[in-house]
Amino acid sequence: MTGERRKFRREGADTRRQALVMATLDLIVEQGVRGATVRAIAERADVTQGLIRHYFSTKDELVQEAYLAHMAGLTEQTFAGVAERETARERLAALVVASVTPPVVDSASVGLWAGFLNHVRQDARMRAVHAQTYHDFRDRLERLIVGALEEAGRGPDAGQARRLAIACNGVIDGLWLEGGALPEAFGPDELTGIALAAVGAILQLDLEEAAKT
Amino acid sequence: MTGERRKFRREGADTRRQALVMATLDLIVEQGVRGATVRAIAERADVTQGLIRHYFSTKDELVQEAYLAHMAGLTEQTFAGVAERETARERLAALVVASVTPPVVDSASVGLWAGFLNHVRQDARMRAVHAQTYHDFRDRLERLIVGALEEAGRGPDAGQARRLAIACNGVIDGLWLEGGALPEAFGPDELTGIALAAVGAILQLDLEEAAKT
DNA sequence: GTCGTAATTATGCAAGCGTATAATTGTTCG
DNA sequence: CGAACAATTATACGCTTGCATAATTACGAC
Repeated sequence: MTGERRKFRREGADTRRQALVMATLDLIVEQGVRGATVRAIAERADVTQGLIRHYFSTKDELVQEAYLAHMAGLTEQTFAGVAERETARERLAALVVASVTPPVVDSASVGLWAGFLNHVRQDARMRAVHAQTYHDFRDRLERLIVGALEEAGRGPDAGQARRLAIACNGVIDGLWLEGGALPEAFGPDELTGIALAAVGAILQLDLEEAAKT
Repeated sequence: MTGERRKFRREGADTRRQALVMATLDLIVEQGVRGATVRAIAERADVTQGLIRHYFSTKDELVQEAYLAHMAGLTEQTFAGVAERETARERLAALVVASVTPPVVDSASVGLWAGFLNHVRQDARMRAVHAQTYHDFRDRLERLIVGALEEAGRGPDAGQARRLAIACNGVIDGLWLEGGALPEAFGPDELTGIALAAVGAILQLDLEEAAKT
């Protein structure tokens, strides 16, 4: 008989690109950037390696798209459910809680982020994505902070608002990092309480009360 | 004539191992983990690649030692000069300032740390180093915090001390991370002021005053 | 001195990498 | 039903990688 050539189904470009991106992220999570080879990605996505070149002209392009997808997903997960809260203070508290709770706090997620950081430092386009993701998140956080402070009758000026947002963002990121990188070091819900207390102290707002809603 | 075999000098084991570790760190900084190949490391250390195998039975062993060296250096840099301060509050302020100032805050340093994180997630021994480094730093921070609070007439209980240390560590780490990963996003000394204010707010201590000493 | 030995170099290998290109095959449209 | 075309597979090339092993050489002991 003739050699059995592999059967396949044609898929739309979007479907395939997304599948390849997901396969890339999975592999980086499981085996680090090292393990995310073109061949392994193709196998995971159940296609042959040549197809990757058909959708991404280079591997770096695929990695870049994977990074974008991961960061967008992270921001989305963090802000999911925030807008539904009634008061600004409750929205802020909800954001803080979400930031230090699974699925946002997650070993794989932090590992993924760290794995990308070196690409970020070397590739200009990835650096742009990084900067935008960071500023995006911080701006949204700053708006929540300003809202909560105004609600409490004390609206900060622009400089204060910026500094408070940077500080709160620092706490959130730091705890996110530690919770993900060293999961067994903290009790369940411990980070939640600490994050609310710390951000609350910086802003002089009682967030622990607001989080109970 | 016969081929010119390379001249060399014999060095002690410690010297060579240290040189190889330094070369590894340099390369990871400059080109990411990807660029730190056995051949590149050897060239940087001005030896041939076979010598690496003579001192480290595997490349991972070298990487692990490099990680250890980097983390130890980071902690040392951060605490340098802290002990000299007079009061506990000044010591705490000095630590906070050092944590968000070069050379501790540094793009290369953060990149190095991130590059290692994936190894940490996969190698048990590196995970142990990571956990110990983290707890070591946090314990020292906690002692400074307790000292400063007692100095102010309010000694926290063990649970409070732990939570405060985690929170302050979070701010410090978060700002360290952001300062290193996105240097151009902050003005000079901006992080210093924010870090002092944030940690001060969490502990309800005036650290900005104490930092001026 | 010269001799032994550990440090160092030199060379090679098998595996894996990303990329290129040609051959096939599923799908769509008239 | 068949032709055209894009999606997909198959294969191969050149390079780099980490690791192994044998040949050399600097240096201290006696």
